[in-house]
Amino acid sequence: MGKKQLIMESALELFAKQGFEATSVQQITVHSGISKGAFYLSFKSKDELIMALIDQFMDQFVSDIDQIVKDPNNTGGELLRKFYYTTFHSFQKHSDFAKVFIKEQAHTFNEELISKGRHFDQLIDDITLSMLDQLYGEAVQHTKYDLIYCIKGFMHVYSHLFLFFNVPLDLDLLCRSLAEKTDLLAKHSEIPFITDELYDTFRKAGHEEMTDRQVIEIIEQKIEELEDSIEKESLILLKKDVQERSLSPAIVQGLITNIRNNPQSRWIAYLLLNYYEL
Amino acid sequence: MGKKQLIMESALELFAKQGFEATSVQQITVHSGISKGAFYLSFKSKDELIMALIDQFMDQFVSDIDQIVKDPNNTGGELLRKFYYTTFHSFQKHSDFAKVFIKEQAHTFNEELISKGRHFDQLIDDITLSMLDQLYGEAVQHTKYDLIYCIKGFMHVYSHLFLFFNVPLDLDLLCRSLAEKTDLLAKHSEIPFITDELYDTFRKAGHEEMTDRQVIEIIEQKIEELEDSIEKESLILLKKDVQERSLSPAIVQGLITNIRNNPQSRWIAYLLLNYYEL
DNA sequence: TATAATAATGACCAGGTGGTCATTTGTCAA
DNA sequence: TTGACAAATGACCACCTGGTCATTATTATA
Repeated sequence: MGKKQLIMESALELFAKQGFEATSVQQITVHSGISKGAFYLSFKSKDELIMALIDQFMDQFVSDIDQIVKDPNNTGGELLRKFYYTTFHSFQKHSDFAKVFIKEQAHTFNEELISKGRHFDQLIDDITLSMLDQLYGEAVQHTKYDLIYCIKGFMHVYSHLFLFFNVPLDLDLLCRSLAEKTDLLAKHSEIPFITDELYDTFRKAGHEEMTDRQVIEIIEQKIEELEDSIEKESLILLKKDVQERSLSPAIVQGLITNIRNNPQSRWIAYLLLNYYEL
Repeated sequence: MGKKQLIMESALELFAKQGFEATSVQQITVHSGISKGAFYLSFKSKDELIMALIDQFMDQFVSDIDQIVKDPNNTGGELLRKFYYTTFHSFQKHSDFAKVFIKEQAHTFNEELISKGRHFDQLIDDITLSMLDQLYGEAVQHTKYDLIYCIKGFMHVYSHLFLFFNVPLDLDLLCRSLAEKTDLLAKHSEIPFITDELYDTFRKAGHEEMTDRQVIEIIEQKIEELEDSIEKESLILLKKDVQERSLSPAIVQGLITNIRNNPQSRWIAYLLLNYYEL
């Protein structure tokens, strides 16, 4: 485990500096002080490495903002500010990762990576949506999707500031500023562009079907990674079901929920939900 | 000239599909139906090709929105809507290019490309600023830089929609929606984050000094490209001045202004302004 | 038609890539 | 000290890269 983490941290530095494609496995091994063979003992491929990086950090990030939104103590402007704060704080703390993620998400053509990017994007959308519901309820039903996009735009454009110029910034002020803007838009904007149908279209676009074989492979991989636990147990049962179709939908649903509880395996829960068309 | 254009169009398709780094010169030549040698007759390197692409489209784009903003017939919400419309229309029309630009701008580590990206970013900032001044004048002095960033955020996040999902969209509605949002923020947002000093810091960050030799090289290259004209004449004079320092600042300033008039050479005008620290 | 000039070719280069695997090194219990 | 097992190594592989250049084909000129 220690070695895997070492490689990940070492590689992340290089990726942030030079980009994923431009960084060779050779460079990573030299920078980590290990041999090429040792690298391939920890990761099956260079692609698997970047996937692991994205999983690790995004699971953490999603679970962080999820907590903020779910906490009933956070209300009104306070919640909005904390939401932004958590985001930017997270980006700042893991700036190497944020750089890599922003760059590679736009850039990659690896199918699985795109799918992962979309997955986390949707998780964040869901959390944002739930926040907007809490804050404004009915009042923003017709503009909520546009609000999500505006919030995403704010996050994107302001995070560039501290990711690509290293100037110390007053995060508190930034969050107050953005919370004000968000609130203004939520309360007064009247012309929606993204309707429910449009949003659905985007969500569904590009969900290629997966073969049973592919799903099983991915499950098997995850099973190996996991410690003995309810999640692992659930995965093993689901794998069996993919092969034999023996479980009732309710049981499948429940097993997937089990898996979703572990932040480390939310991604695969998402995959399975899609696979089972739930 | 025809061959150069052929290669550029052919390459653009591949870049949009696969990305710049992932597309080899080999692929480009096959796709264009020419030999490798022929490619290098038109472009000194693969890098020069992408620079040419960016120059071509961005010069066009900048000059388009510049015209909209400069046109005195466009006022109020009309101007705002046309501003957005021109942007999205341009992105839609040249979607291959837009994809490449968005991806590669974030991704590249080529010094000159970064510099170019920053240049066009600043041009667009300037135009946006001038629009905000026209529309709101004194009223937005303290929030204008934040407004620029919000506008950029809107453009970024909504352009993704039609660049990466090909769904037909109602551009008019989109522009009305964004114009409303922009207007709301301009009129009511009160908490600025980006102060003049901060904005200056960002602008100045990462302007590496250039050697005379580098400047001369770039000028010479541009001189070759240009037809006989005032701009070419001006460039030749400026090249001499970089070598001999014989002209007065006023003359230099004037010559650079001449060059700036030609959209095709705005980029080099910007370089020279930086070089002369004007 | 003969000659000069230009355009186009593609075999070739050195260098780098992700990935493999026979071999060596290190670490235990017996 | 021995032997068994796992961990780690790095030479090696086939392949691909951006870029060059002697050679050939095409065109324009006389």
